[in-house]
Amino acid sequence: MGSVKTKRMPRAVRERQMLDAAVQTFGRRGYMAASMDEIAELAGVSKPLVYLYLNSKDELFTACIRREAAALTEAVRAGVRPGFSADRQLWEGLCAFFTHTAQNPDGWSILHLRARTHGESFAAEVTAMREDIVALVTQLIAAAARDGGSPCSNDGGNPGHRGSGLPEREIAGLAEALVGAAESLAAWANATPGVSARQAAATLMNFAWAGLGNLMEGRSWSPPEPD
Amino acid sequence: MGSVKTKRMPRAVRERQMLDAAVQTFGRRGYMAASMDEIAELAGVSKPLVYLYLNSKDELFTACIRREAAALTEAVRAGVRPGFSADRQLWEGLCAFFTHTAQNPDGWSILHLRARTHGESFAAEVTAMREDIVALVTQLIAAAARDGGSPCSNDGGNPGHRGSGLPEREIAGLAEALVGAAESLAAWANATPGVSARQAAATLMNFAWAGLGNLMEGRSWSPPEPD
Amino acid sequence: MGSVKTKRMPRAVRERQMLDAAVQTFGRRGYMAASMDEIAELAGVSKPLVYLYLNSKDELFTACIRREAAALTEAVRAGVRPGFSADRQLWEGLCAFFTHTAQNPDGWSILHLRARTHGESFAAEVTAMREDIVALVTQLIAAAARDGGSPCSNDGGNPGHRGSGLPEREIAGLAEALVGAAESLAAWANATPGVSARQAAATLMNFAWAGLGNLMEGRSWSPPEPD
Amino acid sequence: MGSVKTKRMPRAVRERQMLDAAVQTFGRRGYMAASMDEIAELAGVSKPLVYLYLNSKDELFTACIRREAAALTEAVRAGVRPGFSADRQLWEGLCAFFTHTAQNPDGWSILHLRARTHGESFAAEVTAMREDIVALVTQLIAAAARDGGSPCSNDGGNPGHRGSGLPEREIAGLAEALVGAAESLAAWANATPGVSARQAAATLMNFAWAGLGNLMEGRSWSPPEPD
DNA sequence: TATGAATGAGAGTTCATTCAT
DNA sequence: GATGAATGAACTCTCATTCAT
Repeated sequence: MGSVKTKRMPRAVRERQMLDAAVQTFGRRGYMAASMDEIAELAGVSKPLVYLYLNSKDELFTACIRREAAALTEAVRAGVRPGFSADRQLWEGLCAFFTHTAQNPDGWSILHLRARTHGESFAAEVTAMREDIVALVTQLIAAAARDGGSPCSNDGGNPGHRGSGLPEREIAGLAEALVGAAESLAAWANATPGVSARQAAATLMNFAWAGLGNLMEGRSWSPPEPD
Repeated sequence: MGSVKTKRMPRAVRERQMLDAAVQTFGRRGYMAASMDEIAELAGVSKPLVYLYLNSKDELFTACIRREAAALTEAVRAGVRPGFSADRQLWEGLCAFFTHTAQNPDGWSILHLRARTHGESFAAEVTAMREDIVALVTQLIAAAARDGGSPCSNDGGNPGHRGSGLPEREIAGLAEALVGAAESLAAWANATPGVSARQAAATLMNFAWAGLGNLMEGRSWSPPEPD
Repeated sequence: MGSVKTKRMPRAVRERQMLDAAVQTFGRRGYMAASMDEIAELAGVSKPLVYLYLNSKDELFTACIRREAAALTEAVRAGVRPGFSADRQLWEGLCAFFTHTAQNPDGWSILHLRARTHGESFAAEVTAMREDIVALVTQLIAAAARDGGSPCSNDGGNPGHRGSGLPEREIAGLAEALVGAAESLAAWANATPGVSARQAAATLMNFAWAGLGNLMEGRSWSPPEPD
Repeated sequence: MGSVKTKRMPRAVRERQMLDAAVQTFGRRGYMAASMDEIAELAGVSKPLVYLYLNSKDELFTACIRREAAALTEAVRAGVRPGFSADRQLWEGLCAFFTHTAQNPDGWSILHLRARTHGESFAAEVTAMREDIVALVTQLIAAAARDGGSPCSNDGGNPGHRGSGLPEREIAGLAEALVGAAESLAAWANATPGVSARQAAATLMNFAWAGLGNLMEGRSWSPPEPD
């Protein structure tokens, strides 16, 4: 005698549906332009249920950020497996990164675009994740410097500079720059049809590894004297 | 004590005030979160006057984009003065760029963040400006390649490669990458206290000029064979 | 004391309340002067609910027009029951018409005044209804002409003219004129206290049926020669 | 040294321009939808000047009504010249009426549509004018009844009923109906291309004079007994 | 567990109207 | 005599959020 239409589902499943819908909507429209109505409809549930499970638009957005941040971090970490050379690890990490962002454009949009442009607390969530990844990259660069192998895997290395290393501050700057460049490239690769994750990664390795090599060898460009 | 409510000003002045207020508000809050009320109040006028002069939120936003795009382009062009070597011109242009974005963070936020995430027509305005700048950079790189001098201005040059040049397509790609990197760095420099425009410019010159040199010499990083 | 604020009603009921309120408000004030606030308040609900159910002022107005047009058409059709003589049917139809417009002055105001003076699409709704009714009247007049009986039901008829009939075009013109006259009379009857629906109908029958008789007999007034 | 553009004009001329613009705008858009901005622009003056001369939207509208009412009354009176037979006078009056409304559609729209649907005070202005005209028509009908000539100018008359007259109440009702019919017809004639004023007048004379004749001869349609 | 019914608050926009010159 | 500059108030419409069941 009960309604046939009602579908009771375990909480975890419902919550996942809602988050999926929310990620898609926030990712495509942005925080403000996304409406709870649209999210609820896309999730196939009523609005009060969304509030029952996720409390408010703010918390829903935060939950999206956390889930997507965790997924991305996890994907990158899974790529960077110890036991290989530093440049190989970086390469694999980049591939994982570009693959994941290409497969989850909405999630990446939330992390890269939407969360950073809407309130300190949201930005802080992303910043935390970013720092995790920067730390990972920093380790890799430092390892490469320690290993002494020239980071350019195919030119025979430059033994004379082994171990001389770079000051920690430089390494941090480089890691920062590399991550920033990767973020930029991901947006570009997602928007440009026909650019694969491996191509994006190769482009970046070329650009970065070359500059890195030069710097480790002590060569640098210096500005002209101001007039 | 405090500001007296100034009244009855010529239209041009009021319009400027409104644009100033709008740039600040849009830049900090984003298009959707910025309210016409807030803009009007910040400009010190009533809302109807904003509509009388600027017609709608859309048109007001567009006016902001145009004004800021023109100002930025102008600043960069003023920096890149012919008569110097290509690398010097690039350096000056980057300094002008980082200086301008540091001094106009709200305007830069509109161009880099807000306009690109809100509707095709807004993004198109920015894309037009960006293409102007990419073209400028492309010219500089091509000039450097023609000059035959190694782009690293302080290592004596590499006469063997003079004129061999890079294919046009490569140059365009490099320009694109360089501009993208500059955009990324500007956001970072603005957000990180203690990073001057010159430092940001130097970082980028080092990174890019070195990579450029490697590429011109035919050296590149190549990925490992997949397992 | 006074009405308790009734709450939580099924959608159909609320929607009816809103339409009632809207018909009254639009009918008395006109489309532009009626405010959604006023309608919502009269309906005893909040504005958002009106929008939730009826989408926009335009659609709400259209819904009013449709409901009132259907009600009026239905009332007239119910009056004109086949099986009686044509003049009797016309008489009953007119009575029904005047009765209905007298009992629903706001609805009639919408159909006769407001919808026709506000935008083609609204006017088209009313025109459609009007054409229905004109067609009905045309049938009745044609039937009367076919019956051959003089339309004056109490003067013994005029056998000599049986079947000679009127050209179709004339009949259509007469129907148009009769409906137009009825519309005018309805407004007048509503505005003049002490004029019953039956009186209005009788006045019109006298006026129209006599003219119709004259025309069928070929008598007509002709203008003097211009000076 | 003064500005060439300023055109000083005598008050009467300016006021006329404003009224012309107002009549056109009110007539086409209706009271609410007409904006003072549009009127001022159409009149070629600034808004404050409109307020200086005509005080408010309400007063401006009233001024329009009065001017157009006076013009219409004047036109009809000029048509109805004593010395002719009653039906001829009525005919000329109708011609004048239809001609004037056709030549001043905006003014007629104000009188017939707009003023009557916006507030008692506006409607009262029109009612006053209408009563003037109804009185005029009443006189003509009464005169026709007194003259004893059958109102049907071309069928030889019906001497038997001369002077028997109609009760005053009947005459008033007829005049009312005739004026109402004329109003309806005017709107229809204006909206239908190819219908001249004379045609509209002839249509109405035919319709009305015939019914009037029948009534004067004591023939009338009577309703069936209610069930 | 799940939802139909309902709203307070605020968004963008327009308009009649008035100063100050 | 004439106007550029300016606004209070009201309008249509949307949205995050909550009851009552």
